[in-house]
Amino acid sequence: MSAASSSQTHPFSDATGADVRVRFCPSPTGTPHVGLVRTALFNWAYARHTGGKMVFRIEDTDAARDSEESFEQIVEALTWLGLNWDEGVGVGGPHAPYRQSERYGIYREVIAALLESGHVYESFSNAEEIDARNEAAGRAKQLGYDNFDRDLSEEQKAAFRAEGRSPALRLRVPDTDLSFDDLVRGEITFPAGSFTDFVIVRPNGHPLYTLVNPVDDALMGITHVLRGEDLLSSTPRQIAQYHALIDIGVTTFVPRFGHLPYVMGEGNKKLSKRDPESNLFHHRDRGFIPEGLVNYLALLGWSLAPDRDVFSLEEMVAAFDVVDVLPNPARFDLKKAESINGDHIRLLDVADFAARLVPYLETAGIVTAPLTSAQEGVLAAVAPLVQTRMALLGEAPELLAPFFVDAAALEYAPDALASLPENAGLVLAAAINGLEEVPLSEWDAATIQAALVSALIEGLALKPRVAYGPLRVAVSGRRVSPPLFESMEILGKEETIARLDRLVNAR
RNA sequence: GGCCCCAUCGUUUAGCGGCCUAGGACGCCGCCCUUUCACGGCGGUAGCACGGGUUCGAAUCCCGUUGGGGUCACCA
Repeated sequence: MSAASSSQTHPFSDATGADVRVRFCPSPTGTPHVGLVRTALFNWAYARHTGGKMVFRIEDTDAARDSEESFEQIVEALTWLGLNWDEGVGVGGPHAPYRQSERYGIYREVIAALLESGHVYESFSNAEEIDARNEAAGRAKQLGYDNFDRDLSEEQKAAFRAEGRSPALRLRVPDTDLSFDDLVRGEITFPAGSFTDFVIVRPNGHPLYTLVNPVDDALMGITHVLRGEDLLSSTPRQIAQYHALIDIGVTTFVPRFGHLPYVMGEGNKKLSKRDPESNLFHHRDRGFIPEGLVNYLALLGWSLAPDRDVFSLEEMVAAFDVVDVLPNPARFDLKKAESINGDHIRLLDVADFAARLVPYLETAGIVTAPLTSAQEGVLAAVAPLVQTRMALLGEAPELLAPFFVDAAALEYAPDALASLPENAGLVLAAAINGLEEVPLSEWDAATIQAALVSALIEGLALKPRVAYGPLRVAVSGRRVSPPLFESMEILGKEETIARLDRLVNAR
């Protein structure tokens, strides 16, 4: 077969700069996984860095597993993180349609040409027969298909058909070593015989991933395939497929490949879809902001500079190159992710920060759907006090709840109550007396502090930590809260004293 | 089992032959700031898997060992 022997001569893409074309082509099964999103991010960053194009394609050729809901979630995830695309689903482009379920007509033509040119042949072997042959020959079952049907005669095929069997279609792979220069790993060679002829079309005519993925990459002019390491071992077969496609004129080059490292979970296993930490939306629900999460995801196999972990998407784009991606697996470290998220939260403009808190407060039932103007006011006042106290926006309800209820409805945390000393009643009473004397017109943090210092620290000769502890519990119901005097200022004189009163009476 | 990939502090990452008695970050532990908790600041803890080479010189290059991971579907 001339097709097989000519396989070493086809060129790999040498596209650079604006000629770069990358793609993100998820299969819409399940909820978006952080590893999947990291792959999208690296593709996106490479396209933006080079000035090339990002293509977004949907590989929905498995009707049994694909869902529209999953597709919508993927789009939502990319949109939330700010990863846009130049061609593809939703935006269209010269290679539309971009959903493979709408491209079966195209595949049919390619399949016909592949069959016609002899790159593909009919295979009647089923799994049981392949196993049986391997066993009979003393070969390990894992060796898989033995290229048995390569040279079936017309009579043999007719005999199979007479039995009522339909053939799958297999690609004839070259009997030579196959090498490629991986963008993140360097030269990789698969010895001849380590990959066998593989099925590209089912007996019922349905094309499989092994065909449609390279066909669409070829048709869409993809120059750089950046994907997960789990696809590394299928690369030689994919390259073989490319050689066939070049031979029948579908394209003229083989793309460059770059295999991104795994994202690991706890232990030494791949972060599984079952693991909640793998779910992108789980992190959003907990209060990751896109800036923080995308920053952390970028660190999974890549780094901006020796001494900087916190950066923006723009900075990443300016610096990103796939060849700098590390080949070794990265672990998804929640602690570090949260720390980086906290850094980004602190970087937010206060008003922006306050606005982002709202959905979390609403979900927790702390504020009403459209904020009342009173709630707006309280939120604006409290936001600056809590911005340095959070790594996750999901911490907001706990921290802010005390500001959105009145004295009677305030709930005390058990550990806060337990922390109250014997003389708490005395301290609270003295505080009330001191605060009563602060005129309403001078009710601000500084004046409140002065009054309390006078009443407690000087008046009762108490240490600050024992003096203010009970007040904190009375005002917030917690042992930990935003700064005490500022909290009192925001609550107002009447409410503050009502809270102190309530705790005195509660004892 | 065949084939492929990977190997620097607990984790992640800098390092691409001499600048390394190995740097940053997260975590952890102290101290400072401070009304609590944070934030911030300062300091500390801890690592080149092992064995051979190559070289004047190796974390950096080569080989092997060990360990880990992946893949061997008519899924993607």
